[in-house]
Amino acid sequence: MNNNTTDNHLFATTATLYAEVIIPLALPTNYTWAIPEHLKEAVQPGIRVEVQLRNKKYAGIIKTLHQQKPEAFAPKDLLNVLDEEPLVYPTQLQFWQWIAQYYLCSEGEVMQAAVPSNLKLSSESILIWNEEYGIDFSDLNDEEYLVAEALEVKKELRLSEVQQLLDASHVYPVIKKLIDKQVCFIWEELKEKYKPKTETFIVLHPDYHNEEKLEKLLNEWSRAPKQMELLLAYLHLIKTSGEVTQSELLKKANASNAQLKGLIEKEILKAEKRSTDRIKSLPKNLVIDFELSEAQQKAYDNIQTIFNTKQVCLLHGVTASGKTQLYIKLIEQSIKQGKQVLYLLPEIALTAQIIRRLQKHFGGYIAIYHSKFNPNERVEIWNKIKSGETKVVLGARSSLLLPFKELGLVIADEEHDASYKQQDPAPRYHARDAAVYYASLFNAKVLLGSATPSIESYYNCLQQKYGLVTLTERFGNVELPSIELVDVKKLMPKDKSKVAFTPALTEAIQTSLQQHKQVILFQNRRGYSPYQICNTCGWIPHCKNCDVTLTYHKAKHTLSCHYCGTAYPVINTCAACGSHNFTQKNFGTEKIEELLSEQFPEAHIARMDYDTVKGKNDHDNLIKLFEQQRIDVLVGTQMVVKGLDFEHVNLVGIIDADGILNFTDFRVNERAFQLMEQVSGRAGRKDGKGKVLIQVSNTHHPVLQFVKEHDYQQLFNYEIQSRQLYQYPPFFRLIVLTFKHKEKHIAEEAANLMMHGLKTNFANYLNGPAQPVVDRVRNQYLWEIMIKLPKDAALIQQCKREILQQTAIIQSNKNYRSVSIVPDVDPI
DNA sequence: AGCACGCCGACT
DNA sequence: GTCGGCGTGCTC
Repeated sequence: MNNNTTDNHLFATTATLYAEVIIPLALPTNYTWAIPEHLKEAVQPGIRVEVQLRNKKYAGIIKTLHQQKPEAFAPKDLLNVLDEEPLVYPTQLQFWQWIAQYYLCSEGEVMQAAVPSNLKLSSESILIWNEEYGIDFSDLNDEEYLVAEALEVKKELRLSEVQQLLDASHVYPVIKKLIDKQVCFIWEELKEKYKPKTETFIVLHPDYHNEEKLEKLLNEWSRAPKQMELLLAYLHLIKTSGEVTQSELLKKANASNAQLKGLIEKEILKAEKRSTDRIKSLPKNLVIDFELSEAQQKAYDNIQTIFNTKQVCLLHGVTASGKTQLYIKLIEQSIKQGKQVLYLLPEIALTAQIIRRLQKHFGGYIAIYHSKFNPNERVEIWNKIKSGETKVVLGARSSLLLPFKELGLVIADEEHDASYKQQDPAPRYHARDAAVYYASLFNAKVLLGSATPSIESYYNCLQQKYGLVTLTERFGNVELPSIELVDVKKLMPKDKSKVAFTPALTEAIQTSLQQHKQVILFQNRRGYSPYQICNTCGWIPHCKNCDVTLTYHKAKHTLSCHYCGTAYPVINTCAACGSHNFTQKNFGTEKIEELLSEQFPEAHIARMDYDTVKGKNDHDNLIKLFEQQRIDVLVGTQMVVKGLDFEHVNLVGIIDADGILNFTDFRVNERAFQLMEQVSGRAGRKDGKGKVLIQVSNTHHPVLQFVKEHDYQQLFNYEIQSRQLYQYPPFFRLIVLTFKHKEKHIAEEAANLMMHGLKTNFANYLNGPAQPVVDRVRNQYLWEIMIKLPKDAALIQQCKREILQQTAIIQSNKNYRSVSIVPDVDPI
């Protein structure tokens, strides 16, 4: 007997049992279905059930069971119970509810994001031939006749098949007529999409398990020499590897299917279908073959102490201080306690290095999860985590939504990274922040790690909300790189155009190359030149959609818009004055690469940006080449920053720091510091003789001083003052509401309505509407309202409630129904 | 979301 | 007169 019987006997009265079910749709609330008598025993929260909504069937998840008969509507019976065991634990359901209320979305949207699509299932309509109709097609029109005829032959048709048959998308009216005329029925079928992968294994027929008999067979072999060859190859393979799959055998023996078929028909070999894992599992090893340094050990002990009293700890360790080794020790400890660990990384595609490192230590205990996995693979990881078999998950933000059974520790590495925040479809959650809540449900600990913590996290430490552990030394007492500012203003020619390579940088590169060291050059713009300008009249080509200057890409010989991605043919004639005389202004990575190869023709140069690492493995391959020192100089955008560990880099050049210091939002200083500190951190990781050259025209920008001194503390103090002044986070939490509509005034009016609606109680917290932003790609106007959330939890609830109420009011007005109102809580 | 219903303009 | 556009309402 399973133990939910005991739970259910509470309901073992005559009253009807109801289930609140989460449907993976953006519905305003969860809906309720009645549970028919014969399914009462089989239901419990977390189980998938088949329900009908309108005329479609969905696999929803039971959130709660209760006996309150809904008054406002008559619940339908649920149709089926799809699982024997819950798909998620109550913990996940509670987490979903929290995400939905915190980030202002529906639980259905959270489910949509959490559950692999293969477990979500929605119905497919199937037409079924009505046998009683007969074959009198006289009162059918051409299209109906076509479908009826096909139905008569095949008895069943899928909607997609009807679509093909009619070569049209408007099949619904035709189908409706056919149903009316009783030619067919419609049947909604819920389909399980996940299929275990099966593989054919080749085994020896039981008759020949006897050695003597086998020998006899081989000795007396007469015909079919090819088959004998294959048999011998098989016998060899089975000895060396224990089990042999069909594809493996045919490949290794270089044999044909016919040969194998012959052996199977003679009942010498046997084919067996077995289901296997798509994810190749490694042996479950736990190999910790290193010792922590003194500083690391101290940090480790501090973390442990902090975890006794606090749930969250921030590990602020300078670049190359060996944070990963601390993580590994902590993971080991959790595994030994039988607890699961979630290791979050901002972008999984960029982390092959860490994956390799962790696999070396944890082998089969570890699984990787991110959005690039295909649906079937996701289901397998999902199940292994739910069962508790997988102990460590290395993943991007979406892995936070996996059904952990006994989570003991969450590590959020590079916690400052903005890609932890989900931007577009709802739920717009921040994985680092949500992890703190999720972990609390398990009474698990959270370790945030960064060389450049976010202002919010550091502030939480100062408020004693989080514990703080600092590693100020690089591993092995290696020195931090020395940082030099190069004033490009002095070197600017008369036309004020910038110089890509100052003599100082050229010289430094030269020196590095002579020492057989490697160089990273950072330029935050891709392409060849960010804009071109007409020499006669000053006209600059812009994107038709986005008002953004067009970047020239030399390799592709196009002008491209970096905002919407549109590519234009190269413009040689000025649209304003007809002149053919253009100047390419500024420089992107492509031009840096070109200039570099002119200056250092003998050096091996590579470029890493969005254009060069589009493919799945391009990024990893490039990193491997650089690791192996087959590349001397790597030119790149942001991408070169992400937690890469190269031993032989002793020079980092930031080509144009002005661009970094001139972002417009309130996080300028934080971002600039993070970026420069992280890029610089790539230099001199092993022997400490790292040098960083920052080319900049405003050498007096305070952030540059902080970077120069590697002084996070100063950056924090500087930043926190202005944040307090302007009442920005962390002093206030923000909600940004975006109003989108194709007509400018409609979006504006809707935004104003919201402002007025909120004014009564939250006037102090409003900021907006801002100037509209035109999204010409989607042909929409966007208006933003910024709401500063109160501190008090009850007031926050009230504010969110009012936002939702106002949203409903605005959208119930027919003028504004088509305005989409997008709430973003704690935007980054 | 997704789909039906219904009200208005362009057609055989 | 009908077909089909999309604005509006509703789903347990």
